Amino acid sequence: MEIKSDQNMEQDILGVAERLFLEKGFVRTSTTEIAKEVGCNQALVHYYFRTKENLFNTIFELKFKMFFKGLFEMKNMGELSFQDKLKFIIESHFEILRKNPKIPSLIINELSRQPEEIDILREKLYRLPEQLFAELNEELQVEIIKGNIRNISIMDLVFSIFSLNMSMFIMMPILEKLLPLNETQKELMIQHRKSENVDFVLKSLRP
Amino acid sequence: MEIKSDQNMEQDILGVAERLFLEKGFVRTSTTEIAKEVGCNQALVHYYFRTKENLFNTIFELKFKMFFKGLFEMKNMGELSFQDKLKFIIESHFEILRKNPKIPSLIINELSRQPEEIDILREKLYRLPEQLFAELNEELQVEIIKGNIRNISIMDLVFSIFSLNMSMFIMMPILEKLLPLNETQKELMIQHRKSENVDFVLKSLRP
DNA sequence: GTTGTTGTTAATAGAGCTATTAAATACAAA
DNA sequence: TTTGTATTTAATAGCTCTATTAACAACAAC
Repeated sequence: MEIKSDQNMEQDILGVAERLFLEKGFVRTSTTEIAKEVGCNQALVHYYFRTKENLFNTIFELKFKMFFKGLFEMKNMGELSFQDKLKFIIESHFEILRKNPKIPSLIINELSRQPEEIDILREKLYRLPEQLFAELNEELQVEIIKGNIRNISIMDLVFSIFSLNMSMFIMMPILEKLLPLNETQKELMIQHRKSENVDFVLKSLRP
Repeated sequence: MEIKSDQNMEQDILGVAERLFLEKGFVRTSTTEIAKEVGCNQALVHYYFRTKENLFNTIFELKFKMFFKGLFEMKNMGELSFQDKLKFIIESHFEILRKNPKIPSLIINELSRQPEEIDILREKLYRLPEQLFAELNEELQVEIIKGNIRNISIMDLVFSIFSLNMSMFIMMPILEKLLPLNETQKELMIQHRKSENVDFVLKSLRP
């Protein structure tokens, strides 16, 4: 039961819905349950969002954009060496996942239920990464020619980074149940894997 | 609509249920739908398995055991160098995932709904990997001391391999929709990532 | 105070799902 | 052929969920 924040019921519904959708997915979350946790009538959920699908999509698109925006938004790293830039990118990516650990599962699970959403995704994913990757790729090619980095395609590099980082958070819920971890242990483990991933990638790129 | 294989209705139900559960998960698959696809009365599903939960668990445990058995079952690799063994392990793991591409998602998604199943998982995962990892770890330590491999813990190594391989298949459904791939392209991509993963890991392990 | 708008609720229609039951059918054994 | 058991079906109880509707409350504007 949420503490009614008294300000804006619509926002409260969005907040509770987000939490529940992330926790249990679309099908296993009912508007009845959302209303109960918000502390309002179930019809109110439909008053503001008409359908459950609408409510979900509102949240999904919001989270989705936020997630990918963070993912591909590069702060200025002009001064850094290529290795340090990579380190920075891997760590940033890792941190975005840490802040949104449930988003990847949400996307993986719910996208199959949402064929229309694919178009939004496609649009987002075509433009953003292309420009980032183009920039990164140029530098990568330079480093390869200079002999500082072994030959690897930008796509393989990015895919591997993404894989290593994402898996950590996809598997975390299982790990937590499997070998009960307290918060400190969990934190340590995450911290460790973060640096391990940086290490793993950079070591692999040596010529 | 399945072609009634006429032999064993129970097996038919299991087969269809497996396909649907893997495709859409527990909640979004109904016994009504299973029956319709099998071509039998819905009550028959309950006659054989009493509850949908029962049916699901039967399949889940079967798939689960099969999956992890394959994962940790090492053929004799006595002759091979450590590098070749690793290559073999990574490729075997990759192939098991290729044959069961939906199992990881199933486990990730449905385990949260099934707290009791955790115990089975824990039991399975405590014993099997320990002995495999022990063996592998010994060899790893030898190689590290010999200076053939950089210092890395067996857990980090295994986790990284698992991450790289699993991500491929978790992300495949999205990739397929995102950039429509025909079968050949998909096959090429998978094949490429398989060798890339081997490469990525082995390169990273250099001292 | 009346009116109009917005927010909120109770009630409920309508649909789908799981599980059960009682009856029908198939079929092997006696 | 009869009998008993296993398989299969139709029907339905009971539940939960989504979405709608009509009524009610709050409150600002006039």
